[in-house]
Amino acid sequence: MRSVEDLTARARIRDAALERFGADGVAGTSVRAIAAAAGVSPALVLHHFGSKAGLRQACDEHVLAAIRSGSGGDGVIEQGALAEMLRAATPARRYLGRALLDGSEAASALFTEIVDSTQRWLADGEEQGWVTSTADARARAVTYVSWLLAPLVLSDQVSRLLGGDVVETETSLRAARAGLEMLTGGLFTDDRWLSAFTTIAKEGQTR
Amino acid sequence: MRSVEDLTARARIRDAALERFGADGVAGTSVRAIAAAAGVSPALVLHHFGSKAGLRQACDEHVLAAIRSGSGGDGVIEQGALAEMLRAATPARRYLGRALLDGSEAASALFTEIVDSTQRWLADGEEQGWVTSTADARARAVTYVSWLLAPLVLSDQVSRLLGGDVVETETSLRAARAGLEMLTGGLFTDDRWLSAFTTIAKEGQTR
DNA sequence: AACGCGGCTGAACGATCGTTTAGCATTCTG
DNA sequence: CAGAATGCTAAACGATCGTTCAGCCGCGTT
Repeated sequence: MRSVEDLTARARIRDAALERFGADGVAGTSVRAIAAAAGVSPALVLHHFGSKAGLRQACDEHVLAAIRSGSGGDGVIEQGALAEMLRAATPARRYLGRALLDGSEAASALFTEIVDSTQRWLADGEEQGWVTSTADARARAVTYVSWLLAPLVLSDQVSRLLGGDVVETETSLRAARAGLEMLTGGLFTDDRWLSAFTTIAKEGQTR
Repeated sequence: MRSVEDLTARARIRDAALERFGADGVAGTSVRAIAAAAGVSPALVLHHFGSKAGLRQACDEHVLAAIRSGSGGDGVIEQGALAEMLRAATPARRYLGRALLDGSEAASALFTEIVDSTQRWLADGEEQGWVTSTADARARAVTYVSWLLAPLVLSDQVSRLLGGDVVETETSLRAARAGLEMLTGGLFTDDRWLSAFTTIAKEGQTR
């Protein structure tokens, strides 16, 4: 009785909220604007979700469920998530980006989940030899996930410089390919920057 | 008469606005809250900056000027910007992240500027042999800058998983080092993911 | 001493915010 | 067919928003 009729006004309100929240932020979006976008009265929004915070929470859970459904149940969210996120609807992208920046509870849980899954995935690769070794596996996993999510959070900037008007998958594919190239072959041919960084870091440590 | 006395109430208001805007977003921050944080009356805020939008613009210009001053005038903002941003004050980080996500005019100009500078920098490296070659230089520059900015925008999430409570430079250094390792030696030892991606991209093209 | 002027404030304006309440239709239940 | 329940709305509530306005205070000038 709940998931079957998902084309109702309640779902329309949620979708409209997702788009408006993503575009203008939660604080910058009024309940009246969401109601107008969904074609209902402002009172109905509160009737279905209790409050604006309740609506926001419903959006969180909806986006998370959509992303999690991309992975096969328990384990590797990684590979499926990559493709799923790149393919995800634009409103959900911006909403997710804003949620990650705001540090909402649900978004933080998702971030942790992705990092943990990625760290296991990289550890497996390290054992099997198709991933280089590192001294700080946690930092690598966190940084890798940050990089994975970066074009998603900064999608407006990326698509503006890369695709012109199009916010379509083709632009995302260009960025993803460029990223994979850097991860596969490396970007720098020698360790001049890495050693330079090590020097700077040591200086900062003594200071 | 303007830059000398930069410890005045006007500067305090701007700094308070930077912090509040970064923490709660522009729409989520009231002029009264900024005034209270700066220890002045709400009317003074409008007296100095004309309107809330004027205050926001002043924050944009201030952050941009602070970042641009990190580079040596014209050319390579890149190398200086990396160190400068990692060392930048936390309030400015979050403000910049939000501005990039909101796609504000000033932040978009900065992003373009960094990408252009980075692309030239990578092209030089490619000529001199310390950067690998690529078929899509623009996409690589955009992706590289996105990666550079990612821990900055997602600093809350990164520091939460990496440093615990500390949002200090040490955490940023761990992430930066992990990133440099991946860029120097590569992450994957073979091209299994790159070739897999190429296959997927072709499938998507025909579909 | 009188004056002008910029930094600054308290009080108030209209608008808009999230939320509540009362009530209208429609449908299901007995 | 009476009646409870559901989906939904119009109208209004108090609070808070950005902004305006009249005027106070301190200081340099004439």
